[in-house]
Amino acid sequence: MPELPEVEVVRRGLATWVGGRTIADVQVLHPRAVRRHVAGGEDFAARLKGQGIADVCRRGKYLWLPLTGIDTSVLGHLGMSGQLLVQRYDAPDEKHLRIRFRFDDSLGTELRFVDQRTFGGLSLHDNTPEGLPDVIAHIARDPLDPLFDDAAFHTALRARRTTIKRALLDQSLISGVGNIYADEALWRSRLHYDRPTATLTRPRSVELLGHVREVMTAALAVGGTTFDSLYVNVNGESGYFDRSLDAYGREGLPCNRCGTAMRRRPWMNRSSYFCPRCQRIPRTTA
DNA sequence: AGATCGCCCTGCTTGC
DNA sequence: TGCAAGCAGGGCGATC
Repeated sequence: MPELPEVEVVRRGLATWVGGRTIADVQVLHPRAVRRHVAGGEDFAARLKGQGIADVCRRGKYLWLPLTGIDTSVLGHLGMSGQLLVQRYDAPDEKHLRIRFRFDDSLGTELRFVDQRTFGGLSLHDNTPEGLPDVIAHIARDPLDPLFDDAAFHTALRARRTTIKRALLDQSLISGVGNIYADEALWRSRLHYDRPTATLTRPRSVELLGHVREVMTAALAVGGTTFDSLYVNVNGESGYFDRSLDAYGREGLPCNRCGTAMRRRPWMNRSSYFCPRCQRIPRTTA
């Protein structure tokens, strides 16, 4: 379940291993992996042939590869189970290999998009004047972006009639936060997931943003979070931040702060993990 | 127009 | 043992 830190690990790997290379050939092995490319897999492959990869960029959980010479990017999202792997040509195909890129050089490696559940995918889009693929213009800056506006985020939170975890997962407000890091940041902030955003004071918003940044930075430093082998970096290696989680997946285990048994609650067809003592829902709402 | 909900998808785990 | 249900859940389009 890649969130911002995991996607950033992938971005760095791609920058090292495919940045600057020229695409020789693309094979689309599953149509759903390019469903966001409306013109289809054949068009996707044909348009990429001969194009150079100028850079590897990220906003939130989205990755994109600006191409050299044209104002177009390859956009990627890993979804729930997507991987972008750099493998040797002769490595056997993965069971869920969806797209293969071969390059016009003699490095002997290719780029593979592997995705079991096919929630992720790749597509080609024109860039906005800001250099962003046009279809993700609505995605907010992420909390590790130097241009993220903390004051504007607080103002937007106060204006919304919603609850804090919904807001954290709203990619048009703040991007890159998924279920795991939302629960971790809320635990660190001693905030209940159903707290109305309108009740947050500016210091509380600032503190929450600080905890979002801290937990993501800590995860990034150890290569991200992994529970199974679904998320890996471009070399197929897993991160190990799961050893450091305080909330996510800890139902019934003692809170790392007060010792109370952690709880799990069904929430929006997902789960929320929290400490019933440290993270109490406010008695009064706005 | 902001907020909410259902759907997409596969494999592992759980329960009868 | 075998099968079905549950669970993992990001993003987007439809709906109110």
